[in-house]
Amino acid sequence: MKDLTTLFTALADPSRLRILNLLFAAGELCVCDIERVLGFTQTKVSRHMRYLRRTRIVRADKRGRWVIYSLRNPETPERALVLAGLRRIIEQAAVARKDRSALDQDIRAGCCVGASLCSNTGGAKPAERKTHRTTTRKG
Amino acid sequence: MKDLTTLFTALADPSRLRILNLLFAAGELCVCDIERVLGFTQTKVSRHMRYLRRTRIVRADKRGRWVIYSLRNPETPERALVLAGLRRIIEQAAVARKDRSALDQDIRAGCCVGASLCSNTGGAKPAERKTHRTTTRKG
DNA sequence: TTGATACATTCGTATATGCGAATGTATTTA
DNA sequence: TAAATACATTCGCATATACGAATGTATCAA
Repeated sequence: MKDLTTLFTALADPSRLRILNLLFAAGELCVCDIERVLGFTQTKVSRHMRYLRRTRIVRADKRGRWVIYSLRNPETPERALVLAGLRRIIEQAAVARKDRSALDQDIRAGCCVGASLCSNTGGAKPAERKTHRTTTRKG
Repeated sequence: MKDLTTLFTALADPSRLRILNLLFAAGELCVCDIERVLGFTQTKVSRHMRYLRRTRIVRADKRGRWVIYSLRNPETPERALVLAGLRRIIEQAAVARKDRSALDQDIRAGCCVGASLCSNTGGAKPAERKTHRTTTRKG
């Protein structure tokens, strides 16, 4: 029961839903990718990722100086049902559509993690991520 | 998006989940049924029912001096997925099991709405609901 | 018409949650 | 070693939410 309310609390925030939308689309992303695409501060992204991690919706993998977040497989078929429904609902939301095209442009411009997912570019490959473009922080 | 966070906020509270669990089991219940079975105050039940009504998860029908709450059909297949997942998860929770047996006992004892659902009794029928046993209020 | 019942709403308060600002930690580059 | 980068955490504040107590509004019985 506690586990269930924790899950729904995690899904009851627009910022976290927008982050999940990006992860549904890209599979995996680092914090600074999410910062740029959504225009969030680093603190804000980090806090929400901790929440999603705690709920075991996402996994965090440290690679060098980046932390790559990706979706975890749902632990039960029931949770899979809920997340599948969520995914289909969120795909239709206007903000979510906009965020996905922003993500697409960011990937083509050569972002951190998304770059490896971008098909039509001869640009940055994973190995070259060390020459990483500067993020535009707010604070 | 706003609609989605409203839905998940509605599901992110243990009291509302326990109420939904009863409605999954009984189909329809009045406020005082829920009060008795869960040991909630009338104010608490009423407030949570408003939330669930606002989210269009439940419907309220006024019958005489009772208000009968029942589950609505989900508006979209996507929402149906989410609620189906929720239902299966909550069915497994320990508290939810206990609440359902308490509901069962209450139905056999002749509660308001549940009485009409109780098969093994010659007791109160819907038409006789006016002779309604006193609720044990807290306040 | 008076009182009881069933439910809704308002009010003040306690707690939870989200936020930016500031700071801390690990990693990489120069 | 010093500076920069990527991310996490802490802190104080603003807002949201849940709660009981009190009150309001129908409905029905006597």
